[in-house]
Amino acid sequence: MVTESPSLKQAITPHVYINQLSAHVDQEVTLKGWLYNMRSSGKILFPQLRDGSGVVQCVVLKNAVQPELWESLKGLGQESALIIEGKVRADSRAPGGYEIDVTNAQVVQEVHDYPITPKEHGTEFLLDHRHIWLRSRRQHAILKIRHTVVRAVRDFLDNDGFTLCDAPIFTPAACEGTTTLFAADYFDGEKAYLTQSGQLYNEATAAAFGKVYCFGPTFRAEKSKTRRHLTEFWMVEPEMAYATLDDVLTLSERMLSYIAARVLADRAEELKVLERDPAKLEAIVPPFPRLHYDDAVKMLQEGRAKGLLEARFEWGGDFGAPDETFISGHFDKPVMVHHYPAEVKAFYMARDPDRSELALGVDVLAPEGYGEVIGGGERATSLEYLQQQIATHELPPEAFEWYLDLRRYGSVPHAGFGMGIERCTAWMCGIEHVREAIPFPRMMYRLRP
RNA sequence: UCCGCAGUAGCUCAAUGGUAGAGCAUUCGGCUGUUAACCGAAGGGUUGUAGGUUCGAGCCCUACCUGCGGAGCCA
Repeated sequence: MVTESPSLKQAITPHVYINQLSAHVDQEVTLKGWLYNMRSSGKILFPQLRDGSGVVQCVVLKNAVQPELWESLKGLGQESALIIEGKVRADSRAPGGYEIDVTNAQVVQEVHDYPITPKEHGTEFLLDHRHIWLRSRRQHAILKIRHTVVRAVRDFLDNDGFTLCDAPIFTPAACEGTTTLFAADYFDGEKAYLTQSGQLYNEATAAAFGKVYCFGPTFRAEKSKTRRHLTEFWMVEPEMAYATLDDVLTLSERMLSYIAARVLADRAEELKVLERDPAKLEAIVPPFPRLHYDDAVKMLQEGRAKGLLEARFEWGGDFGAPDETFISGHFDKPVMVHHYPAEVKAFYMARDPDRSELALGVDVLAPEGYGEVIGGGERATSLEYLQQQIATHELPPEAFEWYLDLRRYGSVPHAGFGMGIERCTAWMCGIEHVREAIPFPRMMYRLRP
């Protein structure tokens, strides 16, 4: 026999969400939320209520309510928990277009010392208070856009015939190198590593399902302290059997365009809060410029000759952040740089049959200095070549035996890419740093909260 | 790991080597349309830590700690 608790009863009392107010004009409603801010003017109070779906200004007139109600609301601090009853009224003076004329209210919890004020704060303070910083309007807008980016990715791939087939988080060995892996103690003295890519597993599932993707957290123990880096980030990785580099270019272009269109359509309010120029997102439509590595190098060398770049760039190297920014600065939409030197790319990349020093890989560089949002390409199909690559890169061969089976049993051309969700979200939002594009960022010097 | 910058009230920041300051937040008071409201008052400090120079250090010097920005590496 289950006894119904008072708190459960309270939780199921019907109430209206602030983003639904337009459907309740001139009706009495109950709102449940938290005090976002309060202004007052003698015998009139303007509490702003926040409920997760939006913020609405309420109006309390001293002469129109019970004296006890006036007293209970008068001195409330930011983030006091509140249930408010009142009538919805359209009013052009109100920030959201609607106001609530309060008739009754219940103070669920009174708060007086909320640390985050409406004034400015520093990065360290805000990150230390990330658990409550999430409530502020700007952070709320960013994470709503992240949600839309994730949904757009899933909808796009699902509607395109891809099957979600997630890769493991614990892995026995590196897929691209060992220096950037977080190690954990597994059983019986064995080491497990946190995944840095689902890539190799995707190749297995692609051979089983044709078109697949994995979508989950990824870990890199890189000692990077820049606005583009997290130690834990989310990555979506599609992989297609019987596909080539060209298919990857087309898929990248279609997916990024779809994401931008969805953000524009579904998150107009949030973009406004962030003061993000919609024109930047409207520009993200196919076709994206395609740039051969050779031509990118020429571009960098010309830039250096004109004094626009400090460092000299030699053919054969990988681009640094200033190089990427310089290249992407020539375009108002993402640029796809392809055919990198095989030397600087992962061991499993296929090589260009006409120029074996080149890999059939692509980096998609976002405009405005957001850097590489997508990296991918065509995978090598030859068993002998991969065995040789594993030896050259001094990788433990026993850890890759299962992977080599994929080249023994029905090896076909296949290709795919990985996209970083936080970089993509930060780009859509036009924000400075990827740390705001994930609820609880993990960085080199930040593990808390 | 390397290079650069910073650390003063709960927060954001001031303070020529010479008495530790303001705004916001908090508490109290005022105001019937406020838009990060406004006006008045009060409380609030081991100037990151340890040493050194000096008659005197928030300020100068050394080391360390913490954070920020960047490089390399990467999505």
